[in-house]
Amino acid sequence: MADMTPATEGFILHWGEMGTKWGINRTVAQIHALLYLSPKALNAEQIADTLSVARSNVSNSLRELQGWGIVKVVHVIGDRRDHYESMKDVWEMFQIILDERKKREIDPTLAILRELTAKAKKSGAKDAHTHERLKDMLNFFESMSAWYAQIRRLPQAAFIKFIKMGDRVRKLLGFAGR
Amino acid sequence: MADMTPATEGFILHWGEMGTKWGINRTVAQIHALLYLSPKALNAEQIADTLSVARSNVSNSLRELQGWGIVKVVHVIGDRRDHYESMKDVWEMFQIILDERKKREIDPTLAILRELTAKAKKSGAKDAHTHERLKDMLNFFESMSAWYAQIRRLPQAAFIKFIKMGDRVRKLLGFAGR
DNA sequence: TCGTTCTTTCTGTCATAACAGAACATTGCC
DNA sequence: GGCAATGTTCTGTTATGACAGAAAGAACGA
Repeated sequence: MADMTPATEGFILHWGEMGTKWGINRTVAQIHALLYLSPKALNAEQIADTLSVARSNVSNSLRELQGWGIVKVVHVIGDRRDHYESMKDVWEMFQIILDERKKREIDPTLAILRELTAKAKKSGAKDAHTHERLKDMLNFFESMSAWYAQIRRLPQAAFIKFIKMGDRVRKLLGFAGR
Repeated sequence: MADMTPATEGFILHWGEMGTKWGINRTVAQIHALLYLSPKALNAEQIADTLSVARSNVSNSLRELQGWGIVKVVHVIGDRRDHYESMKDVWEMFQIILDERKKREIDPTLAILRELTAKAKKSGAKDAHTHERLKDMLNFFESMSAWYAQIRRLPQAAFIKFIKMGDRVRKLLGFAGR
């Protein structure tokens, strides 16, 4: 890794590790980290050089990041090459990641849980316990999903304010839950 | 996979896939799914037979699940063998999983972000932009972490009620955020 | 249109982690 | 203590996905 301050390098390495623990390719996460920290858009070659990975690896990883919607191509006048930059707003970025993971993983899970719960119900006594368990699981996912849809619709400022309210959240909920 | 209804088998397979997407070993997730659905505690051999995996694989996976705190050993009278059962309360289960992932992954990230943010600040102008970005990221993680600590302290019933409030959440927040 | 630059896709290699089977260790009974 | 049953650890194999490098494909300028 050439040309990086210790802070930059440290973040890129840790972000890469974090990625692997959450099912995201290390290089993908590292590129994202690099672009997030970079004050200006970078081209693929710069990325490959900085992280010491193959050009092809960068190409595929960038496609992945674009698929997530957190990195986009920009153009620099007088330069044919594609340049890439990451979204900088952290709150928006994580909202997008959550949206995407919900769409890719939670929604299909919901669909399958509905299907299997119905199936277990139909098959009667021998699946009675299974049905019960699946129903609980389905109920959980549906509740969480609906809740997320609610807070997701809040304007970002309101959401941030809500998160940052701190202790008042509990009082509020103590009141509202009654 | 012997001796399973389609609903059971479907859930186990899907849960295994879900696991891999979230950085959890497929077999570990499958065993968890099996135990979650099972009306009674199972011994290691039953698990190995049902899922067609090696006994050693089951042993290691069970250790992992016990490490997460969502599976525990129980004993059946007149039977020397260890039997295993999963926690059945879905809400509690996910709370535990979130706690654990926070402890293992988010807290270390926070520590590193603090360290790197400080380092970037000290190194002055050449890291000014990096410092800015790291500070944003740190701020996000700290806010989320504090928020989680708040809702985490709620009694479970209140939490569930809150999640299930549905549309009222937004009105509440509209009011509270002002 | 040809050559240059840049990007993507394809193919084979490599690293990692999952896994099976065997060896080993422990437990409890006779 | 010895033996059967159970559980864990170790070792080598296998499967998977990450990756490099080469080849192919576009885009563009001359």
